[in-house]
Amino acid sequence: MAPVRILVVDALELVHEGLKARYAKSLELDLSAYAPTGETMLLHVAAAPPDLVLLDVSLPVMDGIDAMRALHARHPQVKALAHSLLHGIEYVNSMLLEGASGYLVKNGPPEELPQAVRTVMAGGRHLSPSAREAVDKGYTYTEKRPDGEYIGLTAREREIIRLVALERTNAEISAALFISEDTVKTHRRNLMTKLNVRSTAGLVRYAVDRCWV
Amino acid sequence: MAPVRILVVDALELVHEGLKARYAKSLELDLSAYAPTGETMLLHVAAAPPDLVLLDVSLPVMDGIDAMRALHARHPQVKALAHSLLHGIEYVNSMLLEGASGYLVKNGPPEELPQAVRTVMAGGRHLSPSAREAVDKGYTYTEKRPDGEYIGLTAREREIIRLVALERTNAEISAALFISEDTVKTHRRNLMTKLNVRSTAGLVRYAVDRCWV
DNA sequence: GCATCAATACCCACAAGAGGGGGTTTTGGT
DNA sequence: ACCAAAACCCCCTCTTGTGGGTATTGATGC
Repeated sequence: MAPVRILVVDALELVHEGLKARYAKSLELDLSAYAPTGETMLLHVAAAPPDLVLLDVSLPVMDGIDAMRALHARHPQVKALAHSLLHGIEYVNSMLLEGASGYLVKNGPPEELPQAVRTVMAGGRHLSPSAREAVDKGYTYTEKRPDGEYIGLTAREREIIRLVALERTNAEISAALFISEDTVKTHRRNLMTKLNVRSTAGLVRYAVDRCWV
Repeated sequence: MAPVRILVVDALELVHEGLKARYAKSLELDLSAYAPTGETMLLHVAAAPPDLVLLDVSLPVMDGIDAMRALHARHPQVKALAHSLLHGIEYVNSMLLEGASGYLVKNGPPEELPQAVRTVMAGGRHLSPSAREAVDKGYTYTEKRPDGEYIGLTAREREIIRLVALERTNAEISAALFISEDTVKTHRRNLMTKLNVRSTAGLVRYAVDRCWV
């Protein structure tokens, strides 16, 4: 068997170097490829498609979820495995719905990556224990979206949530974006419903986790 | 010259492995020691004091700022270098005031670590460019604490800010902690003043960044 | 070419929550 | 004895959250 060619996507190059060092002696994993952002990942895949993309969820600018969507849309044959320290259900669900074949939580035992890669390359799905637990537990506040369905945010909504996380009030946001305060409130309302959160705090956490601030 | 014995403290073991691999050929850095948390770092330092501790700011349970304070209190002779992807002024100032000899932003050029270590071991202070920039720019909202002085949070305040970041309302927090809603509001007020933020959003970001949620 | 839909933007009104001003009392530790 | 932390209180304003709605645009489908 030829080794599985894996493209590591992570904001920290140290993580890539750590993975290379850790699996240097492995005959089944080829971890030589690296991209620091979603954009460079897409360029890399277009130029030299790997067998599998190991994709961090928290990436600057274009985050892991966006990157996953773009990857799946343009290169559906390339497998992808989400890789993150976060194991909140929003992220696990989002990545799986965008086409990831699994969700590997960082800091698991070293044997987990090769196992997960084998499972995924064989057409299966791998979920780390804590990711599976999050999915099983479901959403915390289920009044609004008990289905837990994932809905992508629009560009405008992302602008809004970013400014909310930057401590701006509705009045300031409306001034900054040249829209009325009522419109800002509508966007916040839609965001809270989509993300299944109760308050500003939930919006801020989402934005911070997705590296939008 | 004997190599500088460095204890790497980072939630991700991959970062340690990456550093080891990156500087494997260096004769001046000995990166063999590792601790995943602040507590284990303190045990490690007590048992076998290194020359320098490379301390991440975002650590679970006891975060980097707490760990820095404890390290400096118990082992003032051990140098410490903060190491983080974050370069917000609150973190840079806090780490320096707790006794760090510098602030190294992750993902800088590979030459930066050896340089910083040399500077620090010679008694100097090293700040990565973006950390220096943050300090120079000062706080965003300076009305409240223009001095930018760092004030530690009390245990109770941390409980409060954690619950705020978990989307709890004042009423829910008061019920959870068996205190009155007015007390919760007082704590929030004190927190906002101490952390120099304007709203819940700022509190949530602080709590998320410090891994308190 | 027209229907349809999602995204964006806007509006009113009311309730709930958070923010800011001023305080006081109790408790535990040095 | 002192001090800081923690807890409590009132009052008032501002911001947010929630309940309803409507209008405009631009892209997609048929």
